[in-house]
Amino acid sequence: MSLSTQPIKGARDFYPEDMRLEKYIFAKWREVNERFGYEEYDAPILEPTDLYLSKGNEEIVTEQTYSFEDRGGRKVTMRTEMTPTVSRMVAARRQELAYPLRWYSIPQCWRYERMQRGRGREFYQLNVDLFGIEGLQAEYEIINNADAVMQAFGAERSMYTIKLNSRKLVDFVLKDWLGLDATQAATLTKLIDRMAKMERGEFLGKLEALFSPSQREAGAQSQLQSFLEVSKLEALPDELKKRKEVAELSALMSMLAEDGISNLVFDPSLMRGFDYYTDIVFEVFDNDPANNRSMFGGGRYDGLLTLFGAEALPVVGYGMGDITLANFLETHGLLPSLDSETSVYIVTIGSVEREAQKVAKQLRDMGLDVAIDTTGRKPDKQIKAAVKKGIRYAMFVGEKELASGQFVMRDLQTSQEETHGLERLVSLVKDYRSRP
RNA sequence: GCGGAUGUAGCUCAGCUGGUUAGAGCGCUGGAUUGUGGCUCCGGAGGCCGUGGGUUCAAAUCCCAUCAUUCGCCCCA
Repeated sequence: MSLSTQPIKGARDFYPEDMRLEKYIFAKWREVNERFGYEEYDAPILEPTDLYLSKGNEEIVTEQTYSFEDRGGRKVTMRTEMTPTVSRMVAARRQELAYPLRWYSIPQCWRYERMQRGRGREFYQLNVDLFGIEGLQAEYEIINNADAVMQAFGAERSMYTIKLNSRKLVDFVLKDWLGLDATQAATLTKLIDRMAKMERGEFLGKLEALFSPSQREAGAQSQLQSFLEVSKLEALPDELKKRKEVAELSALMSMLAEDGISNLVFDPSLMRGFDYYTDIVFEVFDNDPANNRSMFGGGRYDGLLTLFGAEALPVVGYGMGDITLANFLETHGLLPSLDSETSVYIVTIGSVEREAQKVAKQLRDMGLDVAIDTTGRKPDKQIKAAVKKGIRYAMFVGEKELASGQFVMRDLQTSQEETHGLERLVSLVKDYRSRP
């Protein structure tokens, strides 16, 4: 019985050509965040299991995480998201950090999920957080950042929609406006979250069952529907329109619109699960019918630091997964074709290995990434290997070239050949490399 | 956890209702061509037909089980 060559279920191997895409994605993430003045951090992939147990979500931890006991008897869990970790880190140094904090990270996260399209058990997630700003400027900046990331990958605004909602507004609607108790509100939140996925009749039936007779009599159901059906803030019922949350959403939307972010909509059914979000939430949707779903999102979660005995700190953040992003790029034809990290492949002709190594060294000293073929195969085999590796240039080194100091360099994508001295060739390759 | 689909060469798959030594395309490899890839031609390697059991004179093919892959449901921090 031989060993399986498969990676463990739900996890990916990154062969060099896969890794090139991954590096491309990470590079864009870093580039945009650093342009916004964000600093990168990281932390251990293992956290104490307690960190995820805080909010009574024991089922999630026992059934949907990689958790185990280490040799010292400590219960540990592989991180499933970065938010608890970054909250822990900020809480630990809360007194000495220079606020506001603009932090980002690209952690690998693990969730023990059932497999389906776009969802594995391991993924990388860009995590962006802005700590210490109470007002809308934080939401403005974070959504701008998320939009800029999409733009950096070449996405057009017609390809995705940014949906906005306010948890505070929803809370008010459910508890005060409709008069639901906490249990009803929680159930209804989940129901609304799944609304888009079910038949309208089914949704209405479940809605009906949820209300008490007196609430039904008071017209709670039609009230709720009049809220959920709204797609513009101006269309909200008058009692809601005068709420502060609505004014904030409206102000935020016009600030973002001024920056050209035209693909914003208010969506009262947007819930983002039932987690730590406390105020404005947003979610980015793929507009392509073939892939029409939520890609990523975020929002304000002001309360998390209190878990560590620290005072609450205002935070707005978002997380974006590499797999969903890659799906988006693929759906919209935005995947770049990426060359190898190696620029030049030296094809040796005849027994010139020693001399060719010296040429390679010179090229490397001049700053090129160079691989050399010393297999002694015929040139056509060597060229094929270079093409297969995705290397852009093949440089021929044989007796003739060594004697003259003039080397033939072939562009393997265009089949153009040029013959020059080493320095000239180096600048040719560098010119190509520095193109955007 | 529930339901569907699929497991045959490195990859994509064919192999009808059981019948000799299991096939194709692509890829790999050698040559035509010991100094130049993609085109062409010729050769070669590579398979416990996912695994275990059953039915049968005979199983890649039929039955059962099991494992794996995959899609959907539930869930999704």
